[in-house]
Amino acid sequence: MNVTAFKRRKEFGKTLASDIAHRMRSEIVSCGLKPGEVLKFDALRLSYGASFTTLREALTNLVAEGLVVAEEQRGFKVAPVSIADLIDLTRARILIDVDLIRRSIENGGDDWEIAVISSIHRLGIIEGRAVEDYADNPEWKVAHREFHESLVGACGSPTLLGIRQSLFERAERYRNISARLRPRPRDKVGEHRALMKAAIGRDADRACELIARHIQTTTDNVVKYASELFSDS
Amino acid sequence: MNVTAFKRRKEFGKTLASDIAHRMRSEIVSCGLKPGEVLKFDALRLSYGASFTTLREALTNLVAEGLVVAEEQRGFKVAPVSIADLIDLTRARILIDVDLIRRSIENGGDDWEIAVISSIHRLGIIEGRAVEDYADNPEWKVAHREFHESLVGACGSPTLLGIRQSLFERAERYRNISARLRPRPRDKVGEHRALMKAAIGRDADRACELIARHIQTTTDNVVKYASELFSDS
DNA sequence: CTGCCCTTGATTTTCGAAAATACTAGCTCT
DNA sequence: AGAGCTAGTATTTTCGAAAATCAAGGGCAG
Repeated sequence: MNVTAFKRRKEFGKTLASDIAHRMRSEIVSCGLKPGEVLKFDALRLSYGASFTTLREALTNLVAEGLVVAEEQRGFKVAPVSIADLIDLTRARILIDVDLIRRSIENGGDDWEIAVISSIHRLGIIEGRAVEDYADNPEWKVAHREFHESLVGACGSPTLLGIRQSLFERAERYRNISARLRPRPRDKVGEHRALMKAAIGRDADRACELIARHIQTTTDNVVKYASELFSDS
Repeated sequence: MNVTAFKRRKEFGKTLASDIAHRMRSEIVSCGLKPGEVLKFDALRLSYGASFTTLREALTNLVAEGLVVAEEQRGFKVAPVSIADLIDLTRARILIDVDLIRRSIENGGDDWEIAVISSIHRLGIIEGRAVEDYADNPEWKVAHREFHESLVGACGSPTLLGIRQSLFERAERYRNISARLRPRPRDKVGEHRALMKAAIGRDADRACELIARHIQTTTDNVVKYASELFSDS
């Protein structure tokens, strides 16, 4: 007889802790959990229905990703946002993305080209469906992330890919903050297409310049439209 | 009356978990815990005298640093070593260190110069005391780490500094592996001094070239003398 | 004899209570 | 009145047992 009838539902990952980490990550990135907010275990226990220990493990993982900060013996809080942090983050992301795209262009074979083309194609379909504010669409966010991941997918550096992913997620929170205030979304379609063309055309210098500007422009927009929300104004 | 009489001894950090993480980190880096070794909780409980939960938290932290790998539902093991990993790591370290040294040279003020000079001076004193195999000396390792940290200390990027520290630690394990096999330690005194001079003299291009070569040379030596120890030989 | 399923044992993961620590407020002494 | 101490409360951290999951060995059908 099957004993898994009462098994807890685990949507992402095999363990409850990784599932909760996933949910909290979404909440933090979408600012459902506000920057700087203190995370008390009793409250979290109610929200997520897990015990101290399990929550603690989930939080520890998020600390490693920079979405939560821990002060020993004084609990956890959602990582605050600030212009200084955004600028720091942006510079780190440009440094790493530029290097990884260059390496991908050097190493990438047929599979890589196919992945890049298919991911930008998917992005185009989603953008075509809802021309207005596609950037708020969660589906677009996934496709957007996957396009950028495909560009660096052939770099051959697991270490930097892991770091890149974590920085991308931290940046996503800033993108979400600015999306609420920005008058209308910037049109990124052209930028993405140019990036794809430079990558497939093996024009490394141009691709690097484009990705650097792409990341920097997004940050500049965030600063422009959301700076009053930040603690260091 | 003071109630701390029975307080557990915590050498590093305030919590037991961070203390244990610190001890395990040392053990892994020094290969007292061998690469690839599976870490069973029952065994760890005996070695470190802590409970499941506390050990789990310590391990989770080490996973984030890349010194331990976790397979969900299948436990933890010490991160394996391989030439591929070492090469990947080296390339990442060069990318980041080069950038951070350049920025430090741009931003660094008097305090930075003083920190660089004082840390290389301390390194020189230790090297002078035991001319032979100073690289095995734990005191030298600390001074060596602090010298390299001082070089990038004025970069102004907390994010990349944190990443840099974690990569440095991962690399230290490879340095330790090769130290046991290497006929005699390479003479790094001159390299460090040249680095210091280029940094203080604000010659960014030269400092970047020197640091890149410094890191690359160390890796080349590890590969040369220890490659047969690695799984991917 | 071979392959599949189920039981059994080992190991990890989760839980909530108990201990340790930090914070708050009220009191005393100067 | 103000500073420093003390007791009480809130919160985090740690523990070991209990539940869930995985891995291996034995029995049964084909």
